[in-house]
Amino acid sequence: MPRPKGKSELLTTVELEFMMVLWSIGSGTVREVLQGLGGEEKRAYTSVATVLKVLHDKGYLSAKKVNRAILYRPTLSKTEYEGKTLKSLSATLFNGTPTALVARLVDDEDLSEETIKEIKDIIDTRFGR
Amino acid sequence: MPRPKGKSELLTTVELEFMMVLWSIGSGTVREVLQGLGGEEKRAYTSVATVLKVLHDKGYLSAKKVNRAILYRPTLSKTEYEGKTLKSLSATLFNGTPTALVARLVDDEDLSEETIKEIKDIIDTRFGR
DNA sequence: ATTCAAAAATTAATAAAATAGTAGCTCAAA
DNA sequence: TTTGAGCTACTATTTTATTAATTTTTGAAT
Repeated sequence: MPRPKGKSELLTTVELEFMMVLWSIGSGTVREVLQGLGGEEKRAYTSVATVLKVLHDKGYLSAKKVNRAILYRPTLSKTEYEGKTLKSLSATLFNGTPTALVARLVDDEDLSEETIKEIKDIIDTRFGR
Repeated sequence: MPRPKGKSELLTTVELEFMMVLWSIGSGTVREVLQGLGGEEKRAYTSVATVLKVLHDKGYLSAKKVNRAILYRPTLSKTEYEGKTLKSLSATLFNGTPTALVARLVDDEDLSEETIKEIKDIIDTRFGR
């Protein structure tokens, strides 16, 4: 398929999975990321190496040689990526209006009283009342 | 076109694009959806037919024969899909906590005063104050 | 009944995402 | 200085997504 170039360039499922590990450990080599993936999926070492290389090519990771290995480090924080994702989602599904997104969120999840209060507090704290 | 395997997660980019049309027009045949896509992409008739068939196989569309054509209709409302998407996003990126999602949203988008008020109102309306 | 156009069904081609095998480099230890 | 463990680079394969051509079916008009 023609790759969606010029678009927001979000991560694929597997890329995101790997980035989660790196966001968690700060930086890591292929082996360390492989370790961090938690025995479930049992990928081959080279599979991990390939994806990390792709992420580096895409600019999501910086690469620094440490001894023989390459140490990868995110160039984008998880927080920044979260924002990027939300903006993209807002644009595609919610007509670019965060309001609609919030409305949907509080409707669908069955939120506890605590959660509701937390959300209220966030809004109030950010923008005063 | 390889049919998707059992686990029907979220919609792909193109599938979503097509569903948007159907959510907009309520229901439609292949030709009507093709029309609704707005001259931009200029897909072939059969491309549209294939994707709609896939969406039907995935259960996102019901199909009813009308004259010679098949009339497709969403089995899931856009609203419901929005909720599904948010839940998925919340799970993968925000550790399942809507709070974190809202926090990120109000931080990243630069919201107008109006928008902020709207969001506040939504929270207050839904859960009293 | 025959023809024909419009539609569905089938099949195929192309592309991207995901996984991993193979080759070859490099450095430390024997 | 040879060896081999550990690594990257390169290549290959498989699966999924996207697009579309080809074939078959259908039903209405002639």
